[in-house]
Amino acid sequence: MVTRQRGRPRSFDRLTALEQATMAFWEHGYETTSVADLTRVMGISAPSLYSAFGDKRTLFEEVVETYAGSYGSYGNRAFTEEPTARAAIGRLLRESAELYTEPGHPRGCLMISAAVNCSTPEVEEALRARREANLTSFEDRIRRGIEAGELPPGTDARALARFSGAVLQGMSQQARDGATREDLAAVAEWAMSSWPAATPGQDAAEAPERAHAQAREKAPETPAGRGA
Amino acid sequence: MVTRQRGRPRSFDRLTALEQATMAFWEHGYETTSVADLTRVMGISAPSLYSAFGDKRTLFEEVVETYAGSYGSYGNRAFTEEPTARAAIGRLLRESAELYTEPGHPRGCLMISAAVNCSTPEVEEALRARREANLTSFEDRIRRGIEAGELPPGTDARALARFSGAVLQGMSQQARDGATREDLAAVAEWAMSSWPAATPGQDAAEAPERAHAQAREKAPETPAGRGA
DNA sequence: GTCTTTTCGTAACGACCACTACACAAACAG
DNA sequence: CTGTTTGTGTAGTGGTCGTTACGAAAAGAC
Repeated sequence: MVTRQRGRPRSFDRLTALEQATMAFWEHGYETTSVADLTRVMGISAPSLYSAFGDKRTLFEEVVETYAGSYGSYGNRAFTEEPTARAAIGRLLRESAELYTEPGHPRGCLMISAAVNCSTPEVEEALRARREANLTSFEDRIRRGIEAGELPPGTDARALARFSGAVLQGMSQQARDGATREDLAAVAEWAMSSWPAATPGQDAAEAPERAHAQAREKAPETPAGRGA
Repeated sequence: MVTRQRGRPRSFDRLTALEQATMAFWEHGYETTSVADLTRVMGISAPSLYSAFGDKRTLFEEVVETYAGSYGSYGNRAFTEEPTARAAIGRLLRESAELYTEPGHPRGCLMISAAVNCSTPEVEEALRARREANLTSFEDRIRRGIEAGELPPGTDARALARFSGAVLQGMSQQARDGATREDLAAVAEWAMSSWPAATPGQDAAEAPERAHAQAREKAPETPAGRGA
């Protein structure tokens, strides 16, 4: 049943406009993207923007939410689909190297770079909280890996999670600084090479040897389609 | 011979004001720190600021320059004083963990975080160029280390430099996100643990084993006779 | 058709931005 | 003292910020 609206219909596609706002925020950050910039790239006037999305901050929050569910969803996918902590974080880093340099959208990660310098503390804190949550999920995954015997019992889950998060954030800024996809892939491999050796029998496909020279081909891990 | 100036003497100390401006830019970034913020923390009026430092952008450039020569000088010190590439970058990362969390000034690194979101491309590019130069000096140091036999011949200097730079930048943002000194020290150790094993005879004290659990004490590296 | 509802574009709002004109104050030169 | 030079505080400049009042336009309801 198609229930049409009562008044004048909207002259633009809301999701398309949201995607265009995402690109602008992704490229220039929250503070640096003005409402005038937004109305230009979205192709609509300021009153239309405010009536469809609330104010600038609310629009940004919606952008972050949809970003997390589309561009940022590969992380959760890696965590649910990969059998081990090492495979999950390894895949996350390798796929980040691709996403961060993928043509068709700005470089790096919106949640990492869009509110670094921000005079609205709530916005800065919101992204910080998301990063913190990601770090906690890293740590939980690693801890479960230790309990499952994938990783040595003495492994410091908090430190390894923090290390992985730092590498991820470093990769994002490196991408924005001009690093190539191969550069980032090599960074990911180097980071993974410092993980404790896998317990024999677990995690067999993942490198027991180190890969110091070049970025390897994508490891033949579980077949996982990687979308948007 | 004290040559006094001709006109009315300045009522504030220029270096002190510069340091206060440094703190403001360090904490909030270039764009987010307004001239009104600056005049407030520097304790002077806008015309005094403009007459003493030029415009906001020129002041920021002077801030970055003096920052690089004071807070940022430990990097060059590590590179000139340490005998090996591994020791130099290891010391850089370990000292960064301290500086980034040191009380008395903002967290993280000004050159990494102060112009991430910036609507003045020249400012953003200026810091990017400094980061790029640091990366190049990493790479040169590592390449010389390979030539000197400290590191395996097949080592990818560019990739290892990029990895080190990414970890450094990740540590800076982690510091701003609330990581403790111990957290960052562990990140540094983890990063160093992925370096290729030292060639026997060179760099003997540096971990041939890995240090997965906790941040180690600063390693007592060999004073091996190898001039920087 | 008229009424109601919703969106549209124009054109503004006050607040803040980086920056400066101007007159006064404080030093030295003579 | 007078004249010159330089810094200071007040009070502004034009411009952009995020946001909105307002009336015309476009749809369904009747």
